[in-house]
Amino acid sequence: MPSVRTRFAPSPTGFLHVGSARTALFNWAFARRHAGQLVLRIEDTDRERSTRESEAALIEGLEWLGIDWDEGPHRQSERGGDHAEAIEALLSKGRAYRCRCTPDEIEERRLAAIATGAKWTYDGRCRDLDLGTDCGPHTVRLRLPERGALTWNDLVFGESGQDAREIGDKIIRRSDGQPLYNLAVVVDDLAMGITHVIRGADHHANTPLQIAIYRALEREPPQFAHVPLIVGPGGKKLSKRRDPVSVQSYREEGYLPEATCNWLARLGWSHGDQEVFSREEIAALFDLGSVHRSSAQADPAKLQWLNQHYIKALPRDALVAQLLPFLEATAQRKLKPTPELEQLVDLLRDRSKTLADMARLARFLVVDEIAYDDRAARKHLKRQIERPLADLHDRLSALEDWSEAALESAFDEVRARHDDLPVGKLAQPVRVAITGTDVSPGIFETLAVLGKRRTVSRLAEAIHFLRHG
RNA sequence: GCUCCCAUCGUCUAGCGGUCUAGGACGUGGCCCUCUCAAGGCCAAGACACGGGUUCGAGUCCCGUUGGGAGCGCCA
Repeated sequence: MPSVRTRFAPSPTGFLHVGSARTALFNWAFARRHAGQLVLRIEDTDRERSTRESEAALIEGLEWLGIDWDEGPHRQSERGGDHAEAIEALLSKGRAYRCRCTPDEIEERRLAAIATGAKWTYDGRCRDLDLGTDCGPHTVRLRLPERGALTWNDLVFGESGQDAREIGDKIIRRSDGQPLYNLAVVVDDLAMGITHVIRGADHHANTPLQIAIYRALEREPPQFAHVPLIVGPGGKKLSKRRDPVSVQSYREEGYLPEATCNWLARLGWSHGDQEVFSREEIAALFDLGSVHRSSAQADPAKLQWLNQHYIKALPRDALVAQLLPFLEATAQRKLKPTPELEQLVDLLRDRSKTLADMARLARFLVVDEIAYDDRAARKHLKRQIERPLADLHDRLSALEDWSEAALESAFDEVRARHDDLPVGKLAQPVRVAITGTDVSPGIFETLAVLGKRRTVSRLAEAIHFLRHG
């Protein structure tokens, strides 16, 4: 068995959360870095909330990010036998005991304890009753030592731990016979030979109990590394309503997986001053020692910058392929790559933070009818431009050579005939006429891409618009 | 409330007792370029939360305060 086995163990109760995605990325990178393996385990023991749909979404998210795993997906729900066996073993060795206290009784005693100022841990009422299977509805609790440090050396947080007495005897099996999370993870991590548990810092406080379970099972705990949480604006917890929390939402907004990975990797981890990391570099350079201990705020602006960086670097074919779905959505029809589209995409790289941006800017090329943006039309399609525009229309209709250079000289001629009209004064109205907006790549490049037929007809439409509104 | 954790520019971070008049990146502002928008180039503003120690010397070590976070489930 390889010396390193990590695991990613999400619960399938929604989409792939950015925090989970980063945990997955770190597990993946750590495994790859050490020539180890990554195991995928779906923690679906909460039957109420787990669905196959979200399991599929989880997997789709991982695949999109380019995070591959070596084993699984295992499902925790299919491992009930192991869990039950472990609990029986603990019971028979006296490391666990049956407890028939009901939730109501416990709540009552808890409140009473807190009222006197004491702090509450389970009071051990059933601890030494030696209850058998015939004791009626009951849970099973782990018998913790009276005291004793439950410590570990966290690969991110350093020496960590808590005393057993702070925790109290915790339930490891529900009265319906189902094992609890903390028991199940330990049994599964053991069964799967996990050597390094890399997970969100929200589990840091669970770890002492898990250490206690490992000891009760008389097994060595793995190494633990807790990675800080990703938080939203103002350092507040990410909110589903306010913040984009799923990687799917980033995908839908037109972020590239490379950019998303890079962004996630730099949230809580760094490698000197380096900002740009390919997936391969992440896998080659990732180390837990450089993971920060404080939580990180997700900064969308930095993701945008990274995304544009990767858009600029992506080979043309790949970029067109990635763009197509976004373009089809905005054009409302099926599309195929064309030489014109490929040219335009190259012109748009420097102007797009996301694929959605790029689709918006490329729309004029793939739709038959453009609509004028109100503000742009009011500003640039004014009465006094009618004559120069009409002149340009006629000049371009007669143009044989539809090259950027030829277009530029045509513009120059027309401008000269109209009191040396400045380039911008002509370019902006033309831009609105052919794209509907006052934003596009250079005007000659744009016209060259659009082609003669459509340029001429859109100019005619603009002139009509100027004359008749 | 209790337990635990964290704390460098607005944000992500470098820093692992002297090399720090604290470095980089994003973002922001200005200038250049310019037919629009970008991209690009140049420049700038911007941080060691606070208070005590330890030390010849502290962003770096210790303690407290403040501020944030996590956990305290028959959820995962």
